[in-house]
Amino acid sequence: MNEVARHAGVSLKSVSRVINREPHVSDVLRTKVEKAIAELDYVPDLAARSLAGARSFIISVLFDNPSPNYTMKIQAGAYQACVDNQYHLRIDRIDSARPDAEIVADLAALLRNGRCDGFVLTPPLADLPVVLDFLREQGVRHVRVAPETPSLEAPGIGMDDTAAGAAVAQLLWQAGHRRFGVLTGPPNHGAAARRRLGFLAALADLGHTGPVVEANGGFSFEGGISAGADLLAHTPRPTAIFATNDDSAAGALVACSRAGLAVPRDISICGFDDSWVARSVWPYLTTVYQPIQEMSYAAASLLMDRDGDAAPALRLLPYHLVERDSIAPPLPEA
Amino acid sequence: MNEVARHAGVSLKSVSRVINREPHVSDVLRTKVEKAIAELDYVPDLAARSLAGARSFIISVLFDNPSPNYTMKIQAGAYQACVDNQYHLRIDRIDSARPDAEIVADLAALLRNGRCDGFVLTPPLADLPVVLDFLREQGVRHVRVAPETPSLEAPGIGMDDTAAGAAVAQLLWQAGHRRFGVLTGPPNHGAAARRRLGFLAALADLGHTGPVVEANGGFSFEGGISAGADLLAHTPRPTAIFATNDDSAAGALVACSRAGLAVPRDISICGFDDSWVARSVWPYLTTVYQPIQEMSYAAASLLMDRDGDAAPALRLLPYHLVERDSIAPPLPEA
DNA sequence: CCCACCATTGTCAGCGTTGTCAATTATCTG
DNA sequence: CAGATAATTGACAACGCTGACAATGGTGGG
Repeated sequence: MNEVARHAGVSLKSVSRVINREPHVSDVLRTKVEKAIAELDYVPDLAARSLAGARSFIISVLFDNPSPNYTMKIQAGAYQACVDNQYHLRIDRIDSARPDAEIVADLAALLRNGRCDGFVLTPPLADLPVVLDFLREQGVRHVRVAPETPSLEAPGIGMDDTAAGAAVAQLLWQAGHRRFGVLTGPPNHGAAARRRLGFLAALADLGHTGPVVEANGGFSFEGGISAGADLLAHTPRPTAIFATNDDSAAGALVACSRAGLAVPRDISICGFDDSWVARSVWPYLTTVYQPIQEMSYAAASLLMDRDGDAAPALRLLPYHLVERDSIAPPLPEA
Repeated sequence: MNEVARHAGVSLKSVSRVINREPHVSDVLRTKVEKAIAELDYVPDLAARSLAGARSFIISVLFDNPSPNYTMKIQAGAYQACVDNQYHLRIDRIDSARPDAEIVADLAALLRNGRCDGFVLTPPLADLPVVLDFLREQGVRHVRVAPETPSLEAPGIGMDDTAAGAAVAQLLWQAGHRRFGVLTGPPNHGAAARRRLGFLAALADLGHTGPVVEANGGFSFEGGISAGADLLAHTPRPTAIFATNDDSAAGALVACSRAGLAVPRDISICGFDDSWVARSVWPYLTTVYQPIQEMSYAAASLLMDRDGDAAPALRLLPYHLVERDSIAPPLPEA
């Protein structure tokens, strides 16, 4: 930086101002400095910046998600945001299943151990009161990804699960289906509940009056197998099943295959997530694309936005249907 | 640190010495300082340490692996090692498919952008001469995970794919199988080749003389489906298939199901990796557990080991068979 | 008993930035 | 046009730690 200052014929502080895009810098000065920076191929030193200043240029993704796919997408999004903002990404793991006191202790350790400018909170961490309260008390910025409920404390980035559930209902309805089954998720999983509710409400709007059979697939492959079998046992059998995540949809596929039912000829299945498994099963699952990576990107960007103390709103990102091979019109009634 | 020094009645430097476990520190002094550190709950500042000293207390996992499962395991292992050593983990991505010049440019950018004490290199990055050469030139420490070939330059942590392939052969042989199929991997994937070779060699040792049919599953689900179908088309049909990774094994499962073959009754399938998909298909795949997380842990630990300039050897970690539901004795000949 | 030598501890000057505050100059206001 | 306010720039002291080197005290050989 010394060299840059000398090269440009300005003071150290001026270089610093240009680097940090501070106000009250004349265009002439900025241009001179930028030229010098470019010519000398100068890159500011992270450690020094962090030592001298208030920022650390590091943000952390705090995760505790059993699903590698989900976590990787989260990371990829946050990473891209960091690259775009000249930040660095740290990864930290907190076990959300442990007692509150331990979680707080872990969090405190993380905080002291290496400062970072903020946390991207992923589910289920994004909804743990302990975590939220602690971070707020400590004055650490944080953004919640796919939170269960909006909060007045921290901004959140999510998607409209209700509308997505409705979209699935419409897709199935338009394909001609009239008898439905739903594979629900874990009882405390808000997004799963919203997907189901949106699906059910849209069906009602569409004029559907018959019953909808439901079974708890627990968001897992095994759960999908057994709950899927339960669904198939109903008479009359549903012609379309909405699984509220891809794993349980894959399980349902197995249940169908065991029952001698061909998908999508005999029965249609729709997943949710557009995860890796959606393309690791046959037929490929029609599912809903969750903009996980985009959510994480947006969340991380919010963290790095210097004057981004906007209202802690919940921003919704667009989802879309991914139509693949697991949905077809129902067989005409025999 | 000032407070610690005052509290313990010693100099700043002495505290520093204790923290860094430098030699020439008397027990009395060490005890005093450690007591003060504990009482004051002192944690050294990362930025300052990195600014003043030569180390940054950050290591980076360099990855470019399409598989989220693999990458997550790598990260988990490296993360644990960092926690154990009071280090921090950074994640960096390099696209190995790009031209060499660009890769070097990216690497250089990473290096300048934020110093780190070393890289954990994952496949296929661990085998790219560009990467290896550049890192060596720059004098940056690095450890290779699951390298194709040992190197005299950098240490490596891997597993014995050949022996693992042989173990699969033994398992299948002992179950009574005598007609085999192999789903090979990408041509340039050394581990895939070693697994196949180990399998074939063990079969020969076991006294197997018949032909072994092979098809390239390309390590992918789709590849497994089509190559699996090729294998099934042979007469006489193999009674057991060794897929050199789980994804292609899952594909083979689909091929069998389409051919009306029940696994494991009509045909046995063995995967490799013990990845997520091994338990996202039915039946659950019998497969080989790769100690990915352990390899990554070991690699990261090597990086942080201050005086660990031991010989750049290739250390092999133990694998083991995971017997699940996709292997059974063959049907008696009709 | 003296001195070279080693183990131990301390002093001090940075490391490369940013924050604070002061100095200078341009722009307004009435 | 004077005084006031705002914009622009610079000087300099931290930030919290480690590296180089000096100082101290003890040990063993001659």
